[in-house]
Amino acid sequence: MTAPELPEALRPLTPAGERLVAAASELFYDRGIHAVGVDLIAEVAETTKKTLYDRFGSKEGLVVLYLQRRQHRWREFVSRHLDEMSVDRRPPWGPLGVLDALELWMAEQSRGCAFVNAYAELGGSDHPGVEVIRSEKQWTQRLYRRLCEEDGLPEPEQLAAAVHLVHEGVLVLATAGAQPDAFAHGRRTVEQLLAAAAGQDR
Amino acid sequence: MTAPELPEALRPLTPAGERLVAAASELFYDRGIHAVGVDLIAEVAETTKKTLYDRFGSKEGLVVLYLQRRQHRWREFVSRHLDEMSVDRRPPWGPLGVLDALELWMAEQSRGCAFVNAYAELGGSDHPGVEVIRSEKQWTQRLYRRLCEEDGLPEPEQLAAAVHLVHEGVLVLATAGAQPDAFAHGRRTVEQLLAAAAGQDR
DNA sequence: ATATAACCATACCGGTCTGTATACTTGCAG
DNA sequence: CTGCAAGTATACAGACCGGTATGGTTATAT
Repeated sequence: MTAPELPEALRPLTPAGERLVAAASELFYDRGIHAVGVDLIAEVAETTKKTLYDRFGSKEGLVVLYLQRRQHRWREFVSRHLDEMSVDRRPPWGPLGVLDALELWMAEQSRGCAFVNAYAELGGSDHPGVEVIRSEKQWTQRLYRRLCEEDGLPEPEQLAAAVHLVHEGVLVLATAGAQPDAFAHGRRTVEQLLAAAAGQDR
Repeated sequence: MTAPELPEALRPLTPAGERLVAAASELFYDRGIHAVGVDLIAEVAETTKKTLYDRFGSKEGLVVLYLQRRQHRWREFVSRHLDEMSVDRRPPWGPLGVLDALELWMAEQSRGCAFVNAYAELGGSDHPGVEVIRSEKQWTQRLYRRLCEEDGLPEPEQLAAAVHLVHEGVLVLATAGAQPDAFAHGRRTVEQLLAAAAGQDR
């Protein structure tokens, strides 16, 4: 359901098109979607509104592409992080690797989860971006389930759901809650959940 | 820090003023802050923009009042719920009562956490509403800590942080993630965390 | 050679945004 | 009686919104 739509979103764009998505991505993430106008996007991208509408048809189309590309970047980031960790400094359980990746990912981004933020603005409408947001959360939860299964943990479905709840909570409290120790609390909590699950299996 | 600002926010307003905050609260929550204009607010409140600016000075002032009043409503709601539960059908631990209250609270509100949503729109600016958002998260965390202490659970600070992470995760995944079973997963997870903490103490 | 894609520059459209100005009505308290 | 707070109605200002129109330039590919 979610897979076939990403390749289309990742097709190479023209140079000006790439500058536009880059500018829009940064502006949307930092200031919000409704707060950023197409005139500003074109100006920051050093091109014109004409080119923006030639490439993307509407602001809505640009928003969808922003979300799709960000989703792809997150998937690549966490996948690469998990692969690199498989050699050295591997945490005792796979799901912890995702949480470590999340902390690294958020170190450069101070506005929290782009999908949660986008949902705050689009959730009450029928904007096509809502579907992308929903699929991002599904993907992350499936990733946790896969990692729980690979570690041979019991009830991987339930465990993945629990870990994912903590994951999202960390994002919220580290940003909107202004609690920088949310990552430490989250890791500790997930360690405890995983240890309890692994222990109960013995 | 957070306490002295609420009484000011709860001072009684003129009839037209009350209609304005009521209309603004519903519109801001359902559609987002930037997406709702002052003209619409005045129209829904069956008054005029003139009255809006006479009462609140600016849209920003109305936004702050919206957040402060919603914070107060949430505090009242959860406090009353905890009190009512103290007689019958009390869950095994206090923190679970907050989670139950959250589920009831969210049953009528489909747009998730108003403070997380507001932060998505205001977080990148110096809007005075950001302070209210931050204080709401602090209050909820302190509530969890108090309840953990009252139940005599070990390491109440750490435990409250963990439960609060799950709490916020539930809100996110039940709305942006479109996972209606997030409440069930969250309750299960919190039960597990509390049981583990209580058990380790023996 | 010529068609086409990509791009730039600029002006414009109708509508909406926050906020202000003007002028009038109502009810109440000194 | 008078002053004042509260409210209504309406018009306006200046900026910005998403989106379109016109016209010209450059590079490349057939």
